[in-house]
Amino acid sequence: MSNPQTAFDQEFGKDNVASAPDMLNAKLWDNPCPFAFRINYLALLYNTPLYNWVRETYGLSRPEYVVLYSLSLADGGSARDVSRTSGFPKNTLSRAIKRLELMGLIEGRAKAPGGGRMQALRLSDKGWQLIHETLPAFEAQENQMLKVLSDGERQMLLELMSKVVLGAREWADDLPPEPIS
Amino acid sequence: MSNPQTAFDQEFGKDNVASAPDMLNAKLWDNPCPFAFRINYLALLYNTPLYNWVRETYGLSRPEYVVLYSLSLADGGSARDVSRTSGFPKNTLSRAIKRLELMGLIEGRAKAPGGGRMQALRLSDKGWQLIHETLPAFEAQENQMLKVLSDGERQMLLELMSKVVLGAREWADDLPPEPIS
DNA sequence: GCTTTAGCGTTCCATTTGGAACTTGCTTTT
DNA sequence: AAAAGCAAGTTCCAAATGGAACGCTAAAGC
Repeated sequence: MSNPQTAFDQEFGKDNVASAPDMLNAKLWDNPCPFAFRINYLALLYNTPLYNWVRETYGLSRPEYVVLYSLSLADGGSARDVSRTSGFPKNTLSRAIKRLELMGLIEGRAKAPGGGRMQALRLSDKGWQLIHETLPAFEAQENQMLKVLSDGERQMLLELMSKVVLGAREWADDLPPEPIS
Repeated sequence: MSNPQTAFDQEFGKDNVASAPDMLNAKLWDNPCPFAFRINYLALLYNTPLYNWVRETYGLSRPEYVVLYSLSLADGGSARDVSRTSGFPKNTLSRAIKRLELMGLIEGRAKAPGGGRMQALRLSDKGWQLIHETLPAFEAQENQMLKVLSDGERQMLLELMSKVVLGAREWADDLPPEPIS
């Protein structure tokens, strides 16, 4: 997390140095897809430091940690569930789960009651401990990110984004966006 | 996310057929980082179909298309600019730019007026044409995504997210490689 | 009961990725 | 003006990634 970053004092006060902010401003204010950009940019700003920290501190890759996090919210979930809610392909998750099992962070697998070949995954005590150790950093990052908003604004923002997510059922599943003319 | 540390028995023998929606619901409504999840989930839903389509149709990878898109908004920008505003590491972009140049989608590089070794990148006519061909799909996807919101809600959402992005200077200390300034 | 179907998880393997080290050229310092 | 410093871009290479094909279990169809 801590990283002695090079001084950026030099960047300002110079003639035409500010070329990066120019592109940033263009993407913010002159973008035909302003919402998509904000989404992606914030995801970047949020994820990068956290997952770097997790990797450095615990030696866990992002898909690996995502599995743990997912199970902490829905214990007994399957690899497919994690895939559907996180976007990682199932073979990547298969590898991640194998390694987590090897590390003793999730328990031996049990057949899920549901159907097919589905496996119910569960965090081990060690897994829970790791989650409890790491979650505060994620919460802190989220709070930091929303700090500029008032309580009312935060609630409004969350409400609107929930609406968009729920509305996604309409268009999410099958969307090869071909009809463009 | 708190308790069910050793709840083995409780969940078994139940019929949790709809296990994927369960995890989705947990991530939506029982998540200590609800905003972060929505951001990531929407980014996923937005990006995946679009970049798959671009790859299949034009044979361009995501970083490659991102370079084109970035230049369409800030022509004459440098690889570093794209890196800072998109999160891709500079070597990945170096490769992407090399290939785009080879494909004739961006023009030969010119020294940027500013400083250092910076190179000003520009779209070629062919590059512009590709952008004009593809942009509508991106806009359509964004509109589709925001369709559930009223005009007022859309504006409010954008305003709030802008606020969060602008506030990011405070906490986005060390991003990919460098500060955003 | 037997066969087919569905879909979850795994393996294979070519491709992509990104951290680290390096090169290069401008800028600052002495 | 030579030396040092800094930052953009490139190269190298080990590791991660994900599409494709497969195996396997359980339910559905006959």
